[in-house]
Amino acid sequence: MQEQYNPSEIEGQVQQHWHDQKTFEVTEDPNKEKYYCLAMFPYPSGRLHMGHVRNYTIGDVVARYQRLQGKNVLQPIGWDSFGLPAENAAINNNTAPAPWTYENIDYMKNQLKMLGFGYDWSREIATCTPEYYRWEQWFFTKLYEKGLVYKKTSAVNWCPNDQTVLANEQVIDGCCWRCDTAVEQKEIPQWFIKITDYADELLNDLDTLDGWPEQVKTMQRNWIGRSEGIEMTLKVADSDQEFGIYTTRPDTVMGVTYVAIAAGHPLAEAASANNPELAAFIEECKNASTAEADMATMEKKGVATGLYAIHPLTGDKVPVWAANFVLMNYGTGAVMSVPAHDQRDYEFAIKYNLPMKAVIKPADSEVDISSEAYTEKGVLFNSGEFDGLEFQAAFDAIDAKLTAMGQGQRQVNYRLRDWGVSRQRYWGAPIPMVTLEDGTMIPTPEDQLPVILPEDVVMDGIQSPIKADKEWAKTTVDGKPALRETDTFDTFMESSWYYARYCSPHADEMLDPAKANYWLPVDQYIGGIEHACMHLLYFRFFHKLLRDSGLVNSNEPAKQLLTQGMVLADAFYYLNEKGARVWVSPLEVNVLEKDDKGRITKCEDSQGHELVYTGMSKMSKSKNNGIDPQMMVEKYGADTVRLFMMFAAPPELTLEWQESGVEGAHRFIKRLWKLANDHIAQGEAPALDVAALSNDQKALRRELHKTIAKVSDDIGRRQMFNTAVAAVMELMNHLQKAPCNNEQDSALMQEALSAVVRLLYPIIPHVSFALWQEMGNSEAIEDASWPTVDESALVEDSKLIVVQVNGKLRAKITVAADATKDAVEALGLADEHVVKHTEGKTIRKIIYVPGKLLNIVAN
RNA sequence: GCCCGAGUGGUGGAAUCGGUAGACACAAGGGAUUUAAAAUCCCUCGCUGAAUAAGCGUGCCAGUUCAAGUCUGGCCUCGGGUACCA
Repeated sequence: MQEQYNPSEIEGQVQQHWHDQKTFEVTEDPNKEKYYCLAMFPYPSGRLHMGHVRNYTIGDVVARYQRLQGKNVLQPIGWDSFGLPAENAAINNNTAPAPWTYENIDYMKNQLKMLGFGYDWSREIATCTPEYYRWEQWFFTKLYEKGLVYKKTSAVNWCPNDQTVLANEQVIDGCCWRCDTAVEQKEIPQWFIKITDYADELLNDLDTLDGWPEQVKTMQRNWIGRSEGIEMTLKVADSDQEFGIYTTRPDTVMGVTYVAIAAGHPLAEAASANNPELAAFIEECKNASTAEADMATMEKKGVATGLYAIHPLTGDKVPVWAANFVLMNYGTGAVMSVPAHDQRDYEFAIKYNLPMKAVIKPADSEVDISSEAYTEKGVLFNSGEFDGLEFQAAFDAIDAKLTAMGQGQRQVNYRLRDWGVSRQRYWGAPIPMVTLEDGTMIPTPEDQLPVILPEDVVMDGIQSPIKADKEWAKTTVDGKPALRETDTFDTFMESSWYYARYCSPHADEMLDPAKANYWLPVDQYIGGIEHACMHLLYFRFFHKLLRDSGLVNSNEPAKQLLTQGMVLADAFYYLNEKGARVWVSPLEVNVLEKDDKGRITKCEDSQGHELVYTGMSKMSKSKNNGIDPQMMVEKYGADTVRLFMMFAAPPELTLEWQESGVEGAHRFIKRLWKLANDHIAQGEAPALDVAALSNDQKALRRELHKTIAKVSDDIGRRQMFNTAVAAVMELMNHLQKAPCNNEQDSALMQEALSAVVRLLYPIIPHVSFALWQEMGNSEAIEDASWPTVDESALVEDSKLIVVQVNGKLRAKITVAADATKDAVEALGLADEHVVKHTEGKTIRKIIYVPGKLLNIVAN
């Protein structure tokens, strides 16, 4: 055994062993419990970043832990390889998206291997290959046949200068990021999948996901946004037209003083014919952003249409306004306005001098709407026959009345909207639809699938090559000419079912149901919290679609979910001669001065620019504070990088990258190596004789078994890898101080090191692999089993009791483990510090938490 | 704006079911070893305080409780999402 810890040598050898032995290639084994561990697959952006390393280290820790639990563990990896960045990179580098993507995959694959993740590489997939997306296209045509797909017009961001569609990300302050032209909204026909048909199931099944964070389930519930309300029909005064509105607050309907409709509403369009002000307003609204955040924060504006609606209950005429905060695509495109009881309506009413009518008041006081709307639920007044009713009673009574009049009905609504899957971009899976000569649209016939995306293309920087090349769309169906759809799928399509494809990655069908049902559902899914609503909802939706097509037999794709936090690093800049900030990589910073607390007060870069330290922020290109994982692996080894990642923060919190912390992790591994080396050098350890242990040896063995219990719980149940590492560090501090004077000392050390190596294996697998071998085990550590707790070693004969007086800590006493309450009380009351604080006072109460705490209440 | 989180020493964090606030590290300071340095080892380390006394202390303000970092209400700051970044 080498005396010095040499990570590069060990890691190379161990990785070669895994590769040669195909250690992580797995097949279905009905005799073993399966465990499917999946981390969200990466977009092949070029190089691995620390966020990837964190994501995949967590996955690898879980997978290796479960393997030592004796399970048949599947841990696959692949590439989410369609997407916008490839198009931008291709344009910038004068290449095509495909070669750029494949080069990145090659590079990043090596980086993943260097970090020692235990993937079954035989299952690797890339979503941009026809072998993958052909099944997505096939499935889409099946969904179409089932009536779950439809086409409708929907708005996109349109740059009139470039004549192209822009992603939200490509719109900066309302302008095109390339040419700075003001962006317009353009309505174009697009394909949608009816996710709203599954809204109720997606909502209700959240209750079955016990292994998902409450936070994510809450976000999904709010995103789906089920509401119960009433859809009313309003008649337009002096006309035979009518229109619908939906409200969740029918109790406030007597307080309606105006109605707001979308600028794009047919009534507004019609009314604008002889109303230039309204026509101008409608024109203005056409180009406003439809992003929810913009909608909610923009200035609320409106124009009276000149129309009036008849209030269905009072018969009053209320004005109809066109407003920019009502969207034609959502709901009915019209809302009732109750300024007294809705803050947005309140502000709008004040701005345009519209009347208010309060109709709800608190149960026990008057209502005050002089400064803001009263939006709580309360008791009705000013509401005629409904006066005195509370929310639910009013809801029911008003519903009954409107229903009887034929002007309303109860309705459940969802905030969730159908999934628009059309993208007007090139680097995606072509949507498998064709338009026949007579204009009808049909799915691409199965024998023409896949519709292959040509990879050898020239990007002009503006238009998709398959749109620019007019020949590409031309095809034939049943011998007659037809045109292919040139839009491609939203990339969320590929990431919605890759987890299922991994189960039978080479199947000549979408998936092999027998294999899929062996592995699915995923036991542990790991990814960023930013995916809480969109990806994770599409992922759940797709699983239900697969189930309803008979391809899988479970209801949900993943049992457990872990959402990991971001990785931050120090950021530094200096101002150049133009006053612009030049961000300097933290690796190039020399710290010149620290204050007495160790905080950076003066630093410079390698060229001598004095730098401003801005603290920690998300690793990003714009702040030049990304730390290259490969560089860190070359400097310290993969095990050190992995150990620091797991130790520095719990997985769900943000993690601050600090190189001094990395050095600390490296020191710890060196200490472990030395301790093992010293022990092995002493030769084979004798057998442990538990009965022959001294009290000190028993105490040390108790620490060992407590640590095994804690680490097992921390990794297996709590997923708090940081405290698992801390517990092993604590044990190591004891072990380093342990004597080695006799046979039992040596036997105990053997037991301890054998456990420590396995406890750390999930996190630092290379060094654990090597030490396990050095300690004389003939089997590889991957085939070893997780250490077990010897309950008898945990027994203690005395306990530490914390004694408080009035809730404040005053003493700590040691009592026999079987001491009675009375005995503990007597000892506690007799303690000199306790006496000092109870003297002259009357003892009112004594609370005893057995084996833990005594609180004496006295005054 | 709305939805969801987070906020604890100089720093990252721990405290798992309401029961010792600061485990484990990092940084800093002191010491040992060394010709010297690196490496390694030992000690100190929330604030005030001479103190091992005492008081204060988990973003802010209230509240519940014998007991609150933890529960409740109201704020503040930062982060994620907001449907075409993935």
